[in-house]
Amino acid sequence: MSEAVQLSEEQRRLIEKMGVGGEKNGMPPAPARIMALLMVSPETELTFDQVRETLNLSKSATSNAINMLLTTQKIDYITKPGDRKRYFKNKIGSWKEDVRSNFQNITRLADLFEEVLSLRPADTTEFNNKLREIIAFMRFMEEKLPGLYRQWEESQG
Amino acid sequence: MSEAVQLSEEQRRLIEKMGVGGEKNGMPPAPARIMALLMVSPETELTFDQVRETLNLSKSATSNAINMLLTTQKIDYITKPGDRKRYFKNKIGSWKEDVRSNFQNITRLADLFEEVLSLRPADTTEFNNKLREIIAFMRFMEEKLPGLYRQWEESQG
DNA sequence: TTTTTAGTTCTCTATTTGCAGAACTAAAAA
DNA sequence: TTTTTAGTTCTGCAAATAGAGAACTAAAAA
Repeated sequence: MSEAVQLSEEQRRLIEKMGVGGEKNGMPPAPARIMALLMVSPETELTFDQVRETLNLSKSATSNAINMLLTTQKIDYITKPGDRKRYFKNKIGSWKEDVRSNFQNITRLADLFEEVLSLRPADTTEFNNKLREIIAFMRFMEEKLPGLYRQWEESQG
Repeated sequence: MSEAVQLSEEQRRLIEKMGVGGEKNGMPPAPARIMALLMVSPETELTFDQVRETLNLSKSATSNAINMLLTTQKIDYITKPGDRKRYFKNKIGSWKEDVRSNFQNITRLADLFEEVLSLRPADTTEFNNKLREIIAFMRFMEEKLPGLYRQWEESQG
């Protein structure tokens, strides 16, 4: 019998939409849809077969996708006493981490740009100055963000 | 005769490194390397053939990559009187835009999450509350960033 | 002990991507 | 007018991606 989760048309559309969003962030289709399913599904903890049948994936696709989401810490699972199945769930908390680590990318980019600057001839003044300005802007953002985070944590008291 | 730009080993390595960085942000290899070349090259304005020969690309790859960078506003070109060639240059200013539009992604994600929340049953309280908290965090960042930008512009006089 | 469960791993295929090379084009130069 | 320049577009291939389906496995249940 079918293990598939019952979903409305609207819920299915939203899963697709989030799936596409995930793909745009470099996630392969199947993992992206599983992530989305684990957000949208009324039941928040789903078994392998529930995931598989709801999304019409093959066992291999399901297995590979779930394992990739587990190793990249995007999902997690729980077990229930006397039940061999794993119940997979979205690590929603990881989204806040994602936002922060997304901000962290600025640092990496600024570092790269400084490397570029160090290898540039001094005589392309205009270009170099624009480059310096952008680096300064990135460093500024980098410096101010921790303060914002703190402000948020405090407002949550 | 060769039009290739002379580059040190170090400069070539940096171009590859930036190229890989670009690929990780969803840019195809050739455009990513052209972007990088136009940052690292001592000459900041390069012709079609200089790009082509420096990066060992085919004409078609060069043409397609350049046009995609032009339409996505990542590069720009100038011309010189009595010279039919176009001289392509990195729109370095666009990097600041990139940083900002990167922040803008939060908004899109928050919107999506609100859509999710609206379709969720009320009884998964813990999940819904975590979701609400993340949305609130994103909205908070969204709200505070413009102030930071203003602060930066002001500090630049 | 055999069977079922909850997956994993292997093989194969369809699709997509990224590029090369060649043919082509429109404007300028000779 | 013919040739050159500065590309563009078309054809085709090679590699990478993504997933189906079947064979396999280890632990638990019967």
